[in-house]
Amino acid sequence: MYDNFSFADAIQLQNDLAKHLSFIPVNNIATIAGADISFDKGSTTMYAGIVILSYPELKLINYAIESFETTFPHEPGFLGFREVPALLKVWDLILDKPSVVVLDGNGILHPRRMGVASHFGVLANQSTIGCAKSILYGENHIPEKAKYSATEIKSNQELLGFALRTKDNCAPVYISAGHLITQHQSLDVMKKCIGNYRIPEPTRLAHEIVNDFRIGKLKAGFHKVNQPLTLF
DNA sequence: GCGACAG
DNA sequence: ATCTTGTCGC
Repeated sequence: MYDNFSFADAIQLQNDLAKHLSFIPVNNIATIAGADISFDKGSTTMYAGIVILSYPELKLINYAIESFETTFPHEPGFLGFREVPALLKVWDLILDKPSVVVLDGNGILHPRRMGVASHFGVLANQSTIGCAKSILYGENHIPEKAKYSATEIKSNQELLGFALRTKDNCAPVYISAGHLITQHQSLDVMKKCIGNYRIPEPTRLAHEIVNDFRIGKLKAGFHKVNQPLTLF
């Protein structure tokens, strides 16, 4: 899909897509999804997955997994070009779309406001939140050591996201709105997605499932979970 | 020019 | 991202 894009092309597309961003509240959140990618080191095969949890109970309801070939290189600031095509393929397998999707990476906490969560959100016309494990952009502020403490991350005067402590004395995660949600609602929702691990449940479970898919423990397709489990 | 740099 | 053993700290 983006295989023949130059970085100049990519920058132009990001700027164009950013014009479509909208930050409005999500009304009734009944389900929340987590999306992630797994792959072997030098391979072009991406193993993509999306898990859907009930909200706010956070019980796994179902998930979809698919593989996809991508040659776009890994480059900070262009994650969407590697991951979004694969995720869109998985997205098609899901008929009952979730209220919001959490992506492993940034939303508008990005130099051109077009992190992977915003990129996916605009193309899928879907509410999304970015949840990154490390900082890419913006003035970093360190939150208090206690779980749930958060600090704003700004660039000039603009609020781009938050550093959120999801566990006492653990490195924070970085939350930002992707699309069709507000910054503060993104933070609020992610606080409610914290289980007993540093990584919030949606993304944590997605990571677990795409990894099992990559090693052949799970098969491609849409899967319903019969006994909804709370895995934390 | 130099260093940083989501997954 | 993935590969991997021990080790430090709450």
